[in-house]
Amino acid sequence: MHDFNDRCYELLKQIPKGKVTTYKEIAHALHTKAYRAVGNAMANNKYLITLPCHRVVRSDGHIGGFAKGMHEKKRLLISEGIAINEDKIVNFEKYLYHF
DNA sequence: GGAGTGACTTTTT
DNA sequence: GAAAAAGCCACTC
Repeated sequence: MHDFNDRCYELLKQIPKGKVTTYKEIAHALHTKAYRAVGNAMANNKYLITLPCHRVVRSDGHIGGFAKGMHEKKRLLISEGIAINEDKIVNFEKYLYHF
């Protein structure tokens, strides 16, 4: 099916390792303002490994949420070379990936 | 078809 | 600068 969620996933797969994007960016790339819906898509996503949903963060550089808990998400991001201070990404705009 | 929900964003206290 | 409120969109019941 080609519903909203799949579009999010398509974009998600485009994000290179070591980069991140925001819910807002994804929504914008889909020509919509469904920031919330994007979040729902991630929450529903069950291909936690296949889809790098951990590379999606909030627009202010905060980690956001994660199915397995934000600590896990934080750990994954760090393992990809992204610096994080507590729950905030360091040099956020530098890691940000633009579609 | 309408109310409830959430891994959000922005503005205002 | 942190916390609360309001606004918004797709999905489910």
